[in-house]
Amino acid sequence: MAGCASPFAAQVKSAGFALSPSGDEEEEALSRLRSAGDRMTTPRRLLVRCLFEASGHRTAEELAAEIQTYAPDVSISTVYRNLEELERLGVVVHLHLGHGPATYHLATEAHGHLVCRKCEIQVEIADGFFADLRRRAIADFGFAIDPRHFAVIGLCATCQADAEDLGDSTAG
Amino acid sequence: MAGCASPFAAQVKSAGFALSPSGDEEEEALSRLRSAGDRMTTPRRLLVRCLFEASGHRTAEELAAEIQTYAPDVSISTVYRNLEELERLGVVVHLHLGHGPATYHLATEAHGHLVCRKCEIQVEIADGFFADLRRRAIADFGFAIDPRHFAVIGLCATCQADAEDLGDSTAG
DNA sequence: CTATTTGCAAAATGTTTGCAATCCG
DNA sequence: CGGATTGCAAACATTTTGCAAATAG
Repeated sequence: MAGCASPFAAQVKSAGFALSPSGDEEEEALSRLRSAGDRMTTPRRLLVRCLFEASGHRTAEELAAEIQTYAPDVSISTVYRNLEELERLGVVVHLHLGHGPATYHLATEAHGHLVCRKCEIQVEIADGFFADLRRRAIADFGFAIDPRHFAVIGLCATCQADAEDLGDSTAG
Repeated sequence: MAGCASPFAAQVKSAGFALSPSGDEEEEALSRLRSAGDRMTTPRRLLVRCLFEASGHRTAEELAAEIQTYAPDVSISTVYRNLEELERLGVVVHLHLGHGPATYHLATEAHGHLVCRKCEIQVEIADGFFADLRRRAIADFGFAIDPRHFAVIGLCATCQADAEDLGDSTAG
């Protein structure tokens, strides 16, 4: 639930809210907000900072918790609203890893996932895994798939073995 | 929202609740319930009947509405509880077609789906579409995928064309 | 008879919205 | 200053749960 906390906590505390962006990509994200006519607010800046500070997928709630380390009053609805805006601008995307809440990450980090329906372990997979599916979807239906938006559910090797131990009549 | 309504409404009205099962598969589903020690109640019978009467995916709410045509007091929580039990017994499976509610259908009718993220049109796809993905998931990770549990999101041909008309910078 | 199942209402979960107060530019 | 943005609380949508009353076997 923490994650990007310590590294830039110090910066915030020592310099008010002069959060120094760490890279070009982060600067570009801020530019995109400005170009879209969006104002540069504290919750907005902190959210962008959190997204770039630690990569990986985090839920809106997790992001809110990180942000609240620095600005305790930032509400989850503001986080949702800003994630929506960043998604509209192409900076972030959201991903459904299973039955729980959506997770958010930088659009540049998008990739596919396998998730075990039993133990919920996640495996990141390369886009090449979907090459055949993509080709067929276009060829047969003109469909341009985005196989990274929903994870592909399944059973990992360990849980398959467990299921066999019990007899697999309930394997569905 | 209706669907399996008229055909067996007549049967129900003319013969109390002597809903005559229409096929072997339906009989087998009822047997499975009995074998599992489950009691044969009216909501249970009606749900099974509805599931077999019309194929296709329906949400719990839609199924409840159909059932309530005959037994108005059946509550949605009973429908959820019985769907859960039928899923445990391998009779039905649930499927997520996008951001809305889950849909339920007979396990024997499971297949993959493409869903357009914009117009939400759905395309049913053959299991062969996933052959390559399945093979790679097993080979590289020992993962047995179930690509029919979550639809694959994308953009249909029409919506791709629309996006190009507008310039596709917001295509994410 | 009694354990299972039900209906209802309430809780839980995840996300969105209405609105007055606040803040950016 | 004036409109964009926020925080809060309440609404929303879907699914789950607690519990007393009903019912199958």
